[in-house]
Formats: sequence, structure tokens, C-alpha cells
Amino acid sequence: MERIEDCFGFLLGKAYQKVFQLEKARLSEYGVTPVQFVLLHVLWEKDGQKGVELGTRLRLDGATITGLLDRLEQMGLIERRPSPTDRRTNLIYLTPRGRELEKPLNEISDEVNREAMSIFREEELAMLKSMLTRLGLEKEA
Amino acid sequence: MERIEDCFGFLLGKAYQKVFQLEKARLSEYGVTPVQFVLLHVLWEKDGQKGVELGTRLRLDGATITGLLDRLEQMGLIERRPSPTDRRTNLIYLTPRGRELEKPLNEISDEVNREAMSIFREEELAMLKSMLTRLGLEKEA
DNA sequence: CATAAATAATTTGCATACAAACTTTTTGTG
DNA sequence: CACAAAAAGTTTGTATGCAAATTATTTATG
Repeated sequence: MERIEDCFGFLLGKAYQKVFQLEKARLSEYGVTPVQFVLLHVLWEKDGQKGVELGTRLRLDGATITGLLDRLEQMGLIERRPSPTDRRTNLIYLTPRGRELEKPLNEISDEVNREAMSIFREEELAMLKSMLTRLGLEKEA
Repeated sequence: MERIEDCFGFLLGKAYQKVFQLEKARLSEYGVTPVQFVLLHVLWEKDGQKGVELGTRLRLDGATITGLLDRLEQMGLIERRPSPTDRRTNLIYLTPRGRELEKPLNEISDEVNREAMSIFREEELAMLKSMLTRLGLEKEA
């Protein structure tokens, strides 16, 4: 690779960084980060999931999930409740405050997505989405 | 956004994560991380740059550059020398060991790029590269 | 059924990243 | 030239992420 700007790893990282920073700035009004948002998003779909389920869905390490939940719990947006059937596990529930954020945060996220992707045409976008999805799901070498 | 997997920020992050982890695993043989590699890459192009120049090129915060250089210096791959013309600045030089790594690390990086991108056709790849570049360079909203 | 293996969560340690504050030095302005 | 503004680097604090080790519990196996 002659120039670092030709390296796909670098390009992916910088594209991600750009979208992440934009979303971070917009979400900061609610004191929530982009990663915290995606975790909440999964909970808005379905409450009472196990930590390991959240990790699988978001493709995050268990240790990362623990830290994320610590902060969200600290902020009063979620709570851990012991599972009635498996004492190793706790089930993650939204607090009322956590539920309240669904609409405003989704609006911000949609807006950021729309803005960041507004530089592309429809066919381009569909292609990009397909390619990123394939790349992200690609099994290990 | 209905499903989090439709969110471009999420897709970009996961695609990046995949490529990053693959490269990290391959580079670990040399005790170097992907981010350290890109910094070295810029130095292989041209020695004796200022920290702030490296940050601009790599689009990294000054604090991040400081930490990166600390670790690379600790590892004996680079050294900071005071600038003869500006006492605020130090110029970053490769050590002999840092130079030695150019060929083997570039080989690994090229290989990772080739492997990770082998799932795409040529036209797809060109399109992806163009789109990621545009996205990464997009000015702030 | 006893025990090994697997699973869930956590803890610790390390490496990015950025924000904000601070120090030192250089530049620009009146 | 004096002094404000800008620039370079560092420090501190916070938030991801993963690896490796640990604990507690559950499942699978002989």
C-alpha cells in the first residue's frame, strides 16, 4: 500500500469516526453516547434481555457490555434484575426515564443518518449498506 | 430506524471492527497495533515530521498522538528530537528498528487488505473506496 | 450422581480517541 | 517593543473495546 489513504482499514475507520462524532455531538444534549444509544435501541425493541444477548446482538465483548450497563444504570436509564431461572444472569430492564428517551433519541439518530448519507444517491446507499453488512458479518479468516 | 442493523453508523463501526481485529491479530506477531502501524507508515514516507503534522495526516487528536508516540518511543521504534527552529516542537524520527519493520508490516497490511476485500468484485471495491473517502472527508455539519 | 465442561458476568490491564485545561513558545498587532 | 492570540505538546478524565483471569452457576458426561 503506497499511501495510507488507500488502505481500507484506514478509510473505514475515518468514515466511522466522522459519523460517530456527528452523532455524539447531537446526542450529547441528552447525555447519551452513540454506543449507549444502540444498546438502549435494542432494549426498546425488547426489555428484559440477558447481558450476553445484548452482547451477541451488538457484537460486543462481555466486558464491554458490563461497563456499558454500569454507566447506563448509574445514569438511571436501565436496571439489572436477577433472573428468576438462572442465578448467573441478570435481566436488563429500562427505567421510565430510559423509555422516555426512545422517541427523541431515535429522531436524532435518524436525522444524523439522513444528513451523513445525504451526499450519496439512492443506488449508492443501497450498495454501501449491502457491502458494509457483508463485511461486518464476514466470518473470521 | 427500525432495526439497529439498518443504521449506517452501526454498520460502519462493525465493518471497521472486523477489519481492525483481523489486522490486529496479524500484526501482533511484531507487537505493533494497527494504529501504530499507520503512524509508522507515515514516517516511512517521510522522517522528521512534527507531531501535529502526523495528527493532521492521520486525523487524530493531539492527545492521541502524544500517547501513541509515548508507546512507540517506549518500544524503541521512534524517537523525539527537539526541533532546531521551534522550541515548542519535537521532530519524530524512526530508529533503525522502526525502519526494519517497513517491509514485513507492509506485507501483512497488504495481505489483510486483500483478504478482507476479497469478498467484493473490482467495481464494487472502487465504489466502496470512493464512498468511504467522501464520507471520511465530509466537512462538519 | 459426581465431576468436568460450558456459560454469564465481572475485574483488571492495555490501547485507542476526544474534551478540556495548562505550559511553553512563537506570531501577529497596535 | 509589549501584549494578545495562536500554536505545539502534554496531562487528566471519560468512554469504548478486547484479552485474560476469576467467580458463580448450570449443563453435559461418564
